[in-house]
Amino acid sequence: MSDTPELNRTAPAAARLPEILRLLHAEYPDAACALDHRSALELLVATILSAQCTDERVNKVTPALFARYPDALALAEADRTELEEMIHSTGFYRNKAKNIQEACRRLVTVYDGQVPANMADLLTLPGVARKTANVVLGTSYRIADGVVVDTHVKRLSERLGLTAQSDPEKIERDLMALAPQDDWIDLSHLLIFHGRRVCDARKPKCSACVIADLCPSAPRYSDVG
DNA sequence: ATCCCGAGGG
DNA sequence: CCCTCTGGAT
Repeated sequence: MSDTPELNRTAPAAARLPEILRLLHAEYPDAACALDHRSALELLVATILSAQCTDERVNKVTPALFARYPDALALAEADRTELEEMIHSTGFYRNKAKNIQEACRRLVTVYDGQVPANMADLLTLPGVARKTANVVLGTSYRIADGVVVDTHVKRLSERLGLTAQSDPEKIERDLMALAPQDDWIDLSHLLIFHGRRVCDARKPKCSACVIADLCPSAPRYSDVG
């Protein structure tokens, strides 16, 4: 598009972001939450399980989990050991089982068994911080209170020069300042899809990346040869 | 900063 | 073997 790719990749983030989003949206028109769920509660549980674990693996355990424990009360009253066994393969299973159960107990006692649709109340649930709350708010309630900053969004934001921060909450503030609120939910899904398929942690496929020209971390053609 | 934790890829 | 995967609490 431009005659001077160097200018693009060194341009301010605010100037590059709209084009980055446009290109990624064309590349991943169906980018969306990849955690299987049928309700806000199922998404909340799936998101807690997704910590340091692929969504694919979470999707392997949740069908049986949700069949066995169909609502917050069932999870609140579940046998802890049985719950741990059902989610064992997702890792961190003691912490995750405890958080899921304690969160569900609070949902039952304080929120009438419903998942609250606002950030402040979600953050009172054990095991729920801004990342998880943003996933539930954005996907289940269509509320863009912030930007989901997971391991992919963090890595890509750093590589793309969208932030100079390393703390996820500071990265989130930078992204919220860079993108219009209507793009906040989509932004995370696009970066996550791109992070999984192209810009992976180990060996990013820069030669196959549609936004390489806009990325300060991508090798230049003169370097590649 | 450290701990929790399993599974898959390189 | 080492690194990574839609983190959060201490």
